[in-house]
Amino acid sequence: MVSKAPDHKAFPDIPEEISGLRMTRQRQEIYRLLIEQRNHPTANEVFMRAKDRLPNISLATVYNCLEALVQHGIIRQVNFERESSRYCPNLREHGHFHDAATGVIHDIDFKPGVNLSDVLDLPPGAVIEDVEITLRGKLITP
Amino acid sequence: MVSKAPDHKAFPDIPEEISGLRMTRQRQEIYRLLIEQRNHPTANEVFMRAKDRLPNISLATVYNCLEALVQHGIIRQVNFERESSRYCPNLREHGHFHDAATGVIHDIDFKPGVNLSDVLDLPPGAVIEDVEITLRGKLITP
DNA sequence: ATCGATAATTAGAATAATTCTTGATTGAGA
DNA sequence: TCTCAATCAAGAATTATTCTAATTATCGAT
Repeated sequence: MVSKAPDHKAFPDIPEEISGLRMTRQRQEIYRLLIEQRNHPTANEVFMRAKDRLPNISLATVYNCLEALVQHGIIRQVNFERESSRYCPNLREHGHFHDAATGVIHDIDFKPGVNLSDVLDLPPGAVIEDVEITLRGKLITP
Repeated sequence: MVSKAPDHKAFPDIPEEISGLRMTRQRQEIYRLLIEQRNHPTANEVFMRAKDRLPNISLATVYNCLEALVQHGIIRQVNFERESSRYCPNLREHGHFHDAATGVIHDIDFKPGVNLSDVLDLPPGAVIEDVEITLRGKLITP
């Protein structure tokens, strides 16, 4: 046999290995679940959802998997104030808007062509490695 | 007596009462200490500094005071990832740059005339009540 | 396929920041 | 001065997260 590609895969859209991370069953499920329902769940919410398909998964594993996915740049960790961390598979550079009335979190894109240094008075020599923009407010429906 | 102003005050720059908050000895000290040394201390760091002048102060009181000051808009609470909250008496709208190499936190002002909605693709009807911008990176000295 | 090494998972204990509880103290106004 | 509500202090409780140790799964080489 020359080809090593499997005939079928449990999750065709998720590569076996992403960015050097071994995609175990647990990591796959967690990643898939984040992709399918993009509502920025906490680790505990991920844990509860994951149990549908992996009844024996532990919360520690959920934390481990989420951390591994974050470390490898596959998902992002999002923090609001001191609340539990939330997780987000959207890798575009974006911010978050937290609707205080509903609790819903919206991804906020940057307008095209915007450069941080046009907007912020950065100290000379600053090399930005990570940007976090979070807004809190409400959505008025007219 | 017509005037109720005292002859002298322990801390002339700090009013007896700010924004409806009674400025007790503990709150005064904590506020003063934040003003004097603007390096974004954690509650515990505030606690340790506060003990110089108030040897009997408790950590719970530090948390209470910080919360009271935050609630009344006298200081701001700043969060980096999941680290301990830090506190900042700078009330200008500003962001923070966290120098990963030194741990130092710099206040970052917005360039004049910048409007959030020029930069971010906000959902229609969004009313922003609070903005948090935190950058992580390093400062290159040429 | 099997073996051995390595990495991942699990369950539960441990940690750390923060909040809560309770009782004592203080201070402003009557 | 007296009263009442606000504040403070000490320690217990809570909660999200991390750590530990033992078990299990996976990969590459035989």
